[in-house]
Amino acid sequence: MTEPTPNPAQQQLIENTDGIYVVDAGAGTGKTFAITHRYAEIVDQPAVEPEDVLLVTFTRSAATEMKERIVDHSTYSLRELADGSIQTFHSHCFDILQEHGYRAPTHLGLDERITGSTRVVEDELVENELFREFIDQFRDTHPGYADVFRALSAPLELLDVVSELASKGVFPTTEGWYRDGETALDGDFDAFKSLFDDVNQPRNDGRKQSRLRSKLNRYGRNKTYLPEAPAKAELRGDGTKQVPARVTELVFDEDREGLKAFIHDVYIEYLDFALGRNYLTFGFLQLFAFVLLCEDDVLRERVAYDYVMVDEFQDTSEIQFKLALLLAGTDNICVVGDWKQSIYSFQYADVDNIREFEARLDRFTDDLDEERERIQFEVDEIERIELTENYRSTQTVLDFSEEALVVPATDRDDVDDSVLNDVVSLSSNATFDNTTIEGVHDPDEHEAVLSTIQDVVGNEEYAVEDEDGHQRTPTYGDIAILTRTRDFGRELLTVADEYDFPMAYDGGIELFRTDQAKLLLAWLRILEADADRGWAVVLEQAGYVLDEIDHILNTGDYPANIATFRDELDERAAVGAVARAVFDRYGFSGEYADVILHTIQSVHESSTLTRGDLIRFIERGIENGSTHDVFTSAGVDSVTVQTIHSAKGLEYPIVVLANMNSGKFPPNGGGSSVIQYSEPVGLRQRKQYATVAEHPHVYDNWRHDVVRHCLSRDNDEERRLLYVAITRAESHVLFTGGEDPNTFFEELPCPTREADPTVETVDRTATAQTQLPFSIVQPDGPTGHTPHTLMDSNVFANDGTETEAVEFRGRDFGSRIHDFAEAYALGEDVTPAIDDADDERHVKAFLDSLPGELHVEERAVLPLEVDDERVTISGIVDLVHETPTEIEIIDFKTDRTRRGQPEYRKQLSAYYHVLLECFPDKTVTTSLFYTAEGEREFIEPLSQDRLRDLVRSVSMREQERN
DNA sequence: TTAAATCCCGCCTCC
DNA sequence: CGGGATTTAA
Repeated sequence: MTEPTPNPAQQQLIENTDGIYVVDAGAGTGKTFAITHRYAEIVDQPAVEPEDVLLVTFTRSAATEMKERIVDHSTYSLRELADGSIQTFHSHCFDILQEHGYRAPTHLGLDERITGSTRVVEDELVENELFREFIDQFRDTHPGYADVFRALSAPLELLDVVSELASKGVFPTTEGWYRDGETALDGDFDAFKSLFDDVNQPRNDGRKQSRLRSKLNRYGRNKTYLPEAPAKAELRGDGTKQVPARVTELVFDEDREGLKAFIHDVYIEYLDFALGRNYLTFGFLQLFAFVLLCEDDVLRERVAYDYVMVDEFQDTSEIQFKLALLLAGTDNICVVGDWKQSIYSFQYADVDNIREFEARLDRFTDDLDEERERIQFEVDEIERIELTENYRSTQTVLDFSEEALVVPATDRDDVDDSVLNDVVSLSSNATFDNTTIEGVHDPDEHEAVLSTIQDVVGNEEYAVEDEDGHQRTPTYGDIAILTRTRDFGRELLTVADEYDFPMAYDGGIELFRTDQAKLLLAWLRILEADADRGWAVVLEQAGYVLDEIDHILNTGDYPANIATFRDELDERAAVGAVARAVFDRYGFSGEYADVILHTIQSVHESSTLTRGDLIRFIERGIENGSTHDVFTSAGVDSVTVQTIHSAKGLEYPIVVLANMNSGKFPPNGGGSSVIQYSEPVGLRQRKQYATVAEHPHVYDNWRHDVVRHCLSRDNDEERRLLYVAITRAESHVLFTGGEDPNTFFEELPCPTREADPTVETVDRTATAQTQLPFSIVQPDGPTGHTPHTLMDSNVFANDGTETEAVEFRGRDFGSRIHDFAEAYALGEDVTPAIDDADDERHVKAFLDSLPGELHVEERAVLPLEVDDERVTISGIVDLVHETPTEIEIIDFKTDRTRRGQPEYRKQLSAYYHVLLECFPDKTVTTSLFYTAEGEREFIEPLSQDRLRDLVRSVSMREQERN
């Protein structure tokens, strides 16, 4: 986006820095732009420094982006902001605890301390593992709770309860509950009654029974209650269309002391366990920071900020709202968000934080001021600002997105149209509006998606606008496929592979179901128990056929080289070292292996992990299909596949919303915690047995079987999800539906059509050179480049003036700093204003320090012979620096915190070998230059053999997919 | 014809 | 475990 001047609404937000503001910033309204300018405006006041201003973002990457953008607008440099307070709630809490948290646990009566070595467990799998360990030990040391445990089918769900309570600000102390925590657990009868009455209204003018009564038809099905439980007939009443009113009290009044005591003990002892093990979870970071700020008035006043801004406020939880208040030293509070994009309730986000901001602010302030005044300012004057000008989408897309908020999710869904009253309509500033919105269906939805894309790419009817405002036909890179589930995305990727479609998946993979993990598991089993099923996998991998494997297993006569490797492994004590050795042997060095190693390493650090533990850990990982984030790159011009959740905040010219299928969007039900906490009702216990007939346990919580029908969730969040997906689109929105498209697909007010049934394989040889940063392209492709032909075609001597070099840049590739470096290296005029920014200064100083010639934005293709097959690795680097004796490959990165070092290394290595061949008389080196730090890091290139291994492991992955 | 009961099917999103 | 489809009851 070019940097425009703020529009009036943005200007209002930027200029009004004092007082309480709630900003309704709809999708694409230049929210980041406005916030960063506002931040700059605040810190550019003489009396204000960055450390006086707290800017909370929701993700780390958002924080990084904010910082980068702020540098553009203010006199501060990235380094000066680095210590400032632009970060997530979690990292901010972490910082507070690091500095002042030593005694924080004592406020809950705990003796443990938070120290500089206390770690944060981020990996969910690791956290689960630790909790499991805790709960096993808890069970042993509390025989009194044996009955409760007997009824708990999945103890891990206790962790959910603890996390949810922590997110709502309900904490235990060694003596009882922190502050008024117990009130929340007991619930609010009046609130419950109103929910109960709502679902208990007779329908059709009294001719039809209430929803609740209807639901209770299932009461007791496949269950056996304790004798004192009421009979079904008693609950449902007779001769009336309603459940009798007295049932309200009947179900609410329950002696929950035992259950509360149980949860309390689990909760407080888990806190103690975590501290004892020297770790904190995300939730506990906030818990202890909150307690600390609540208890220590002097500290609170010291760490409080003059200005507080919270971005993505619709994603905040109750405790985060309160933390923001505690961290505000004045009433200069600004929250920015869009309730229509609140889709993280499963992460305890509470949409009412923004929708009912005023009421909640009052309530939370009163709450925090209960014992003594903690919030030292008035909260009665609240200003609302609405950003209504949209810089992303066409008006047609914007109008359509509102429809999503009221579209029925099921046939009988009675949608509350009144939400539209709360929608601040947006107006587009797009010059063109040739928007197409349509549904495409085909029995095979994967193919429907591919054929739709095929239809769109290069098609004038789906023209998109380029940066200069010109219309052009779309390319693959313009398209994002947004899905609700990761599974669908990965299935799609497999099908795309068959047609050689350029498609990149961005999200989680089932890490432990990969070949890498399976082989590691096999070796661990061999080491641990000489297990046949371990050997079978290893032997099969080594190329032995079934008969041979049988024979070897029977005789125990293992091939010498494998047996030797076994002995070598056996000598390694640490499981991490075993894993590394296994991956080295098989040449597994890709993203998957890296992430596996990293995960193992983090479990290892957090507990004393034996081989047996690791085996069980991987087995559980395989069972649960637990996922870890990876990014599979497929070149610059490729379609992106993402879940809607992960696409939030992004934008694409064309959005294909897939998998609106089988009548199941949304899917059924909500979570099914064994023990459920909910605001008005309090803590409830549910114990369920799938097959009571086989296991004649007694199900004693009949109350919950009534109550849960009063807590049914509506489909609003599903509609908001749809809204988020649509508003990602700049120009066109397409829906695909499979065999049995759901209600959303059918009810959305747009035309639908049949998909073109033929999908053609894509010829990607034409784009082979645009692979980034590392991948396999057509073997022996027609490009036929050798390093020498590249030399001949003058690629290395490219002075950057050829248009080819410029048009090659992808949408996100040319960041400010690259542009700067390029312009400077080419001796162009560089505007003086930019001299103030650290990054530019660093780059400039660096470039000045280099003697010899600079070549900007180079690319190369390295052909490799791998197993008699010729493959090509291609890479692009930002800069090549050449002197008579040396040639250096340099790539710019902003800082070291970014992920992807292994990828950079591959990319640089591919290039390294090309140059090595081209310039036999020169020394070739590879380095990364961190612009924010002004430092150059030399990178050891991978050997050609290592690259070959990489190619092999990637080929294996490809085969695995097919 | 309408309401109530029962049968049938598939099970997410992630800091 | 809920929603839609189907069957049964009135």
